[in-house]
Amino acid sequence: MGIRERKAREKERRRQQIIVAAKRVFSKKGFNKATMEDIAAEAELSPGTLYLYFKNKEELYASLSLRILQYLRIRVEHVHKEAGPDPQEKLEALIEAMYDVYDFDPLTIINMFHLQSSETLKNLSPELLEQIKKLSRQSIGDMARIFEEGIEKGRFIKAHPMALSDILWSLFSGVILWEASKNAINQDKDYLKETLKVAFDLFRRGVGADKGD
Amino acid sequence: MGIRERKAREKERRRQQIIVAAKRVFSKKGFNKATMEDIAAEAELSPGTLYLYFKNKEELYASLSLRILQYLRIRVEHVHKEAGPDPQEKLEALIEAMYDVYDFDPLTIINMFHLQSSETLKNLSPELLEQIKKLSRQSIGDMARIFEEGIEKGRFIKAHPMALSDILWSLFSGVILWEASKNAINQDKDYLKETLKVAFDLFRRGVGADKGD
Amino acid sequence: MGIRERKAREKERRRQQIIVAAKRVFSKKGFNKATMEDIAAEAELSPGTLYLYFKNKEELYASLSLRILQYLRIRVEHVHKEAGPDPQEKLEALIEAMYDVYDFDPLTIINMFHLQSSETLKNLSPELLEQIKKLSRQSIGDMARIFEEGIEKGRFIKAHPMALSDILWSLFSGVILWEASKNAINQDKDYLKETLKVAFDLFRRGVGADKGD
Amino acid sequence: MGIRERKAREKERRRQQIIVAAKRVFSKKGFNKATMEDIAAEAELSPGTLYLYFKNKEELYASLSLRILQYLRIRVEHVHKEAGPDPQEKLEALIEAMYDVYDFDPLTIINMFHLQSSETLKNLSPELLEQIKKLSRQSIGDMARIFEEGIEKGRFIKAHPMALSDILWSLFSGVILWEASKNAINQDKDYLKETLKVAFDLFRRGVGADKGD
DNA sequence: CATGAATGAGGCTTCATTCAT
DNA sequence: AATGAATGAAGCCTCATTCAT
Repeated sequence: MGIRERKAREKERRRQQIIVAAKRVFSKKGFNKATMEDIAAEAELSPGTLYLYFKNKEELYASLSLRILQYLRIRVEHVHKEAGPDPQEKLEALIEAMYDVYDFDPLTIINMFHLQSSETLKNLSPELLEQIKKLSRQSIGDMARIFEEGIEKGRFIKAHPMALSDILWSLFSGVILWEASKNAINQDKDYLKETLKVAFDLFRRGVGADKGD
Repeated sequence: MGIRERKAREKERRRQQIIVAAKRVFSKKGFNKATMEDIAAEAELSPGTLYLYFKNKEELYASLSLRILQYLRIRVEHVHKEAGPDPQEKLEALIEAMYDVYDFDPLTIINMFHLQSSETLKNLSPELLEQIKKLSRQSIGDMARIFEEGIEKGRFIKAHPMALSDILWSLFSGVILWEASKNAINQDKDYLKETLKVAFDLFRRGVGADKGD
Repeated sequence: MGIRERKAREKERRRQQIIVAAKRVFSKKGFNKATMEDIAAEAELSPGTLYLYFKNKEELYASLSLRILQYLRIRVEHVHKEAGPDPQEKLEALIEAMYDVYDFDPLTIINMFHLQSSETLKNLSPELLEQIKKLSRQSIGDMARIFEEGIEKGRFIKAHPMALSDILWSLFSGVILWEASKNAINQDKDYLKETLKVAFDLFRRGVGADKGD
Repeated sequence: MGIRERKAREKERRRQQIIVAAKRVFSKKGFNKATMEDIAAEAELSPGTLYLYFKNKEELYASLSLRILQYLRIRVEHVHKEAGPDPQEKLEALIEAMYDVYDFDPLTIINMFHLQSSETLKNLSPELLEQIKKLSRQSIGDMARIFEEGIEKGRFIKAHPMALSDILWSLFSGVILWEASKNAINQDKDYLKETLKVAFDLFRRGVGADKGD
């Protein structure tokens, strides 16, 4: 009775094998210049095999983001539901979660933001697109509720909670993309972590209601 | 004796004609799905003609950003040099400039951020890349100097000025891309302007040194 | 355990199939007017398939010559090493070899001479060019050594052996091209074989040391 | 009454200017890689102008050969008609003419042989093709008549006179093409003149009737 | 399931040629 | 006569995808 499970596990392993390869290749060459053959070679599989696991190139590309969105979703939900009652603390936990999301898979997260800002999004299968939208909505939604609480408690400035979560997310993705872009051109030192820290500091200060108010 | 000038003007007009068409097509279809033939048709020219004005598809794409970067550069320089001595006022002027940059050409600015976060950047001709880098560097550099002054005068938090300008830029581009991405999927109301406003408010608050300090 | 061999054999068969088709098309239309699609159609394959076997059009063109150069190389080497000690006999064998080389593949040999006298040569991949150069050098070198022996034995005129082999080869290719060119314009009788015979007779007489000397 | 002549002379000058440019460009790049724009640039004219003087690219290419064929034709005719009665002397004069033809315009002569051995020949306008054929026929014909005389006088071997002139011509073109091809690949010393000398020596010996006969 | 050879649509680009000025 | 910008046909080649083994 373990045989079916083993099959399933092996199938999942193969999927991961492809995902890992795709991640590397897409990160190095970008969506267009990366070929399915490149990815197959990196995964030590034949091109045909990729199509047993992914409907086409775009879905494979999008699939990379899925795991990270799931991870994000779990972390954010956890912060929302389980962290203490203090909004500031929750914001800290949220920021902590974002660092972890980045460290979880730096290559993929850049891929994901590229996807976000790309025509590819428009060409996904409805199912996959729905999954992505759902996960995004949930994460952003939970983030918004955290801000909502903070606003109600007078700890955060009075702004639309959804706007705040969009802004936190935009800041996060904006900094990552901009630093990645700078690194792509110059091979300077990578200032990402430093810049992110300042960015989050700034966000914290910016979102916090003035003490005297 | 005006004949040479007229020729030059016509040549420039033709270039603009192509740029306008390219802008539309790239915005609608994205870099990959847009074909040179699409663009030629939109410009009511033959495909071959495009190559009299642009070396290839990627350079045409990148050229779109150039005008906007120049506009940005001028505006930022102006703020840096000519605005009054008050750092906060300069920041206001800077934010004002960014709104104007966006309004100057919304389609193109999204293109530009896509380009920024794209493999295409690596395939440009050295000259064009150099132009883009130079304009970016100048704008970001001037922004950094504005922050520097503010920090010296104790009006802004003590952070690396370059980091602050990177963050302002990242916030700007991050919000625009994220909202564009949301609009691409849902055809909801466009919250860009509102969100940008909150984002800049937040930035202002975040970057300002506390009154009590 | 025969499966890999069969694959290899089939792959080689496919290559030959393409070569045969290319030979026909190039001979009929010449390098420029022949299109890869023509060749694919002649080979009853799709255009893309050609590129699985040949890097590009020029390499396919050049590949045609390779087999014939190999054949030439083997024949000349054989004459050089194995034919009797008599220089005159060796020259006969050499001339015999040249006739055979021509008969081995008349279409291709004309292709080969066109290639030789063409800009195409400069655009080949270094590896292929090296192969061609090597085979040519070996054949011409062996021919030169045959002449060298004859000169040492006082049977051939005192001339630079390399010059003699260049001349024999030039005479051979010159006559073939010239006759082919005449045939291309007029559709007269084909005098190639007769002319070649006279040419070789003349060469034999010309290269032979005078009896009385 | 000189104005029309001056016009005509200027027109002819312009033609020559183009021919000179075309010669250089074709020699450097070969027929296919050379573009009309290259040639126009080399001639310091605009592309459109070329078409005022030559119907198309192929005719321009072929025109290069025309002048040299005319020169050849004149020289050969002169040898045929005016040189002394001695066949050997006439052969000398013929060989001398060939050297001169080569020196007259080395670049063009290689062009001409490329043309001879090329698909281009098949695509010329009937008129131009007819001119080329006529000039070739006349030259080769006159050469054949020289050999004929020599044979009748018992000074040359008994062979078909036309074959002999074809062979002399083939030898000449074969050596030139082969040496050019060698030079194109290696940048060795150019052995053309030395090899040609040996080739003609050999021809002389080969064609001469044995003294003892 | 895996393979990988084959497909073939379609894109980018070139360039000979034309024509309004 | 000269220009040179514009044309547009057509070629080479790539590569996502399929399918017989």
